[in-house]
Amino acid sequence: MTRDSNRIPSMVKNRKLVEERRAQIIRGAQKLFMRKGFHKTTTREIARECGLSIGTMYEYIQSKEDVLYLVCDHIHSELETRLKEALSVTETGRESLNRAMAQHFKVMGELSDWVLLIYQETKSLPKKARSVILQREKEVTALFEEILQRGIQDNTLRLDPSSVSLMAHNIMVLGEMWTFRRWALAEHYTLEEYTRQQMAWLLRECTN
Amino acid sequence: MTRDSNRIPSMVKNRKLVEERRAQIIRGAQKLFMRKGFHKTTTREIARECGLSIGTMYEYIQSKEDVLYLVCDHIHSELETRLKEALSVTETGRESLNRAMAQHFKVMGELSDWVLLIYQETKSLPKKARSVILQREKEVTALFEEILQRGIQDNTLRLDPSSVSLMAHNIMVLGEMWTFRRWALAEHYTLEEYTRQQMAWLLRECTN
Amino acid sequence: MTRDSNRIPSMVKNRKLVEERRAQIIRGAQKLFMRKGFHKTTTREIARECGLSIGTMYEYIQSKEDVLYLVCDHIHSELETRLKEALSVTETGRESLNRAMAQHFKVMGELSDWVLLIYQETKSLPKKARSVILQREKEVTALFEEILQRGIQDNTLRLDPSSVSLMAHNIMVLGEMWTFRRWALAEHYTLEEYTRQQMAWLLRECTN
Amino acid sequence: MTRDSNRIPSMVKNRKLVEERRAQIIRGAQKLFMRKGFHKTTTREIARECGLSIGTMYEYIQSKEDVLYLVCDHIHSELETRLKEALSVTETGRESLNRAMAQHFKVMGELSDWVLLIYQETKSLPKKARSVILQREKEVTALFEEILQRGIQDNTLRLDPSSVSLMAHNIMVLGEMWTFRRWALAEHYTLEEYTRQQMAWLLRECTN
DNA sequence: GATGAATGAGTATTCATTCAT
DNA sequence: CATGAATGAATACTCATTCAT
Repeated sequence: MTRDSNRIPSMVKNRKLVEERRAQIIRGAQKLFMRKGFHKTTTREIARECGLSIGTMYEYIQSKEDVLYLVCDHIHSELETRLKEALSVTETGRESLNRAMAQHFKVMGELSDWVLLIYQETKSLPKKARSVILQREKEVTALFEEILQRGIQDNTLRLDPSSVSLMAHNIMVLGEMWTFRRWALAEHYTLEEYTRQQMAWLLRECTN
Repeated sequence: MTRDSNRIPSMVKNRKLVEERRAQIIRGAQKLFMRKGFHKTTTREIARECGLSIGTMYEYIQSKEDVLYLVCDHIHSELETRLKEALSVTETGRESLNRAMAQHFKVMGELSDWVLLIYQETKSLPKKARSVILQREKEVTALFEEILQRGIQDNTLRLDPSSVSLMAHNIMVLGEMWTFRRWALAEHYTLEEYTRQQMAWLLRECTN
Repeated sequence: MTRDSNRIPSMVKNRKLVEERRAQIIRGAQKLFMRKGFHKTTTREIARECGLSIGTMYEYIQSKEDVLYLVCDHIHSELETRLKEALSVTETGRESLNRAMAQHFKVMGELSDWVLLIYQETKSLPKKARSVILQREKEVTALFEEILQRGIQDNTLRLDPSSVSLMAHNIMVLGEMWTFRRWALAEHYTLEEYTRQQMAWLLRECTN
Repeated sequence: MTRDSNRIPSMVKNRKLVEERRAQIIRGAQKLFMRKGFHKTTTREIARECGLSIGTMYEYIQSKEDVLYLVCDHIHSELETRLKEALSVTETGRESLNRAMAQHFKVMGELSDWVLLIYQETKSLPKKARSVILQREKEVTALFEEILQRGIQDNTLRLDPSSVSLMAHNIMVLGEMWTFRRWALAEHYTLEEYTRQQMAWLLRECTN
């Protein structure tokens, strides 16, 4: 599941075990990173939280930053999985867009702390790992680009081709925005009301 | 200038000196935080960069987090100042909105690294300080809310009152987005093209 | 061969197997110790190098220091074997000395890295093991003492009896010296030139 | 005194203080290295032994290996100083050699543990530092070369020019040998007896 | 006999902060 | 007011050894 899990070397050979233990590590670390942030979480805390000894944990990772990478990768996998659940090629572009956006906003509501973690800690990743994570964000954005293209093709959406990429980014950001502006938005809007208005706006623009 | 500078106690009594030294500290720290991030910058480095001894620096702050607060506060002051330069009550709401948005996008382009810093390090502030910084973000957002209200009143903008706050947030975020998505956006758009499209879209929505 | 191999307990009973596996361990460890030194070599590396699992390796030793002991012991065995090859009781003392010294210098040239290892790592052995290794050094030295004695008896060498032990040590050290001073000696002398001069000197002294 | 002390950067600016504290560090570390060896001595032990907090100690060094370098450098300085005390250009080469050798053997007796430390731990130094230390050994050896040359010139010593360097090394090693073979030599000889015999031998060789 | 996952005490090093001068 | 030496708790990571399978 965690797609790039295998990019990180492990001392332990047994693939199954590695998968399993890393899932433990991700679960524990994610919890702590969300509560205290990456830098204020110690490796020992992570080990304790996921029920491994510090030595055992290090059999499955090479550095603390690996843990952050695993967590970020896992979150992106989760986001991608959830979004893809709502995708279907049998629909019109417009219908697809509607469903995908709805799902995107729903997921942002449900996993808002996870997404916030991505926003706040991606910069703590080493260069290489960071660009992998950013690449994944691009891929998700590309899902919306494809939908928009399809809508243009099947004439259910009207949008200047030069705006396709931008609009895809806008959809992503206006969804993610709930995660990092909830502290202000929630004063005026529920997630549902927020979703309704933003989707209406986005859809209107894509209709013209 | 740094509005809340006086919230932070200093050992030194001479107000003028405090102001001056803190300006030094902010300048040096901001540079380093932008380059290496808050956690990877040491107090010694900050002191060296701003030409003070470590002991002297601590005469003007109480903790490393104070420095982060000063920097964030200063950035917000700068942003606010720049935005307010473009405001004038003699115009129509629509004209104001146009000018304010243009300025906002322009500033986001110019100070994108500063804004990125805010996005990435605000979470490292102690609770109290963070809420002060978030409050400032709210105040800037409120500037757009006021403009939108004025436009509704003078009939140059058409917008459902329940959407005013949301639209103000959208304006803010679509501007700031350039700072944290530049790595992807810049592949397709220049800042000018980006600004043109986003402003057109936002304006269209506020017109109906 | 490794004379004291049996001083070190093994979990495995099969003597043949123990002998065989320990030879593997010695070969791998010696290589690594020479390259990186005892302390910077890990047990895992040793196991990998000699093609055993870490668990299996520990069936044949009790501690990392045991490995060092085995290696040192093996080196001494090798040195002793080589030196004894050149000994023969049918010769005069003088002839024996000549041949033994020549062989000693030759071996020091060939196994200089081995001898250097002894010089550098003996001190890392536990007390007990160290004294065993030092004892072996004494025994080799004693070989030269015997030769010198024989030469005195058969009148082919002239040397004050009180100097016999010292001269034996001198022979040993002037040979080994090539291993730990090669970095300086090799600038001026080849091993052959070095051997020629040192042997000539030693022999002259033992003649009168 | 410790000639290359200034090759190692210190956080502390005050040269006097650096000199003083490093002397403390050297004293404490030397004691521990002699007793337990470099690898088995911890930085905390060194700090405790020399009466500094671990943090303070690290203000004066950059790494544990720096401490080893300081110690080795200091020992060599001491050896050089002592040896030079016995040198005088007003004497004949032969007289000089006599006095220098006597002093060398005397110092080897007095500082045998120090020299042993050099023999055993030099290899633990980082490449760069090691070659500096070896260079110092060369320089001391060169002192004997000069004396031998002088003796040849003033006709008080007879020695083939091609043997000068080798004989200098021999003098060095036959002195140092006491430090790493005392465990065997002391069974038969006192330092005085040892010195007498070795010097006699060396001198004889340099006479014809 | 063979394996390799698990363990956790142990290690070098850093760095925010203080305080005597 | 300025300085910078002193502090030591805190931290990421290692590695010899064990033991259940």
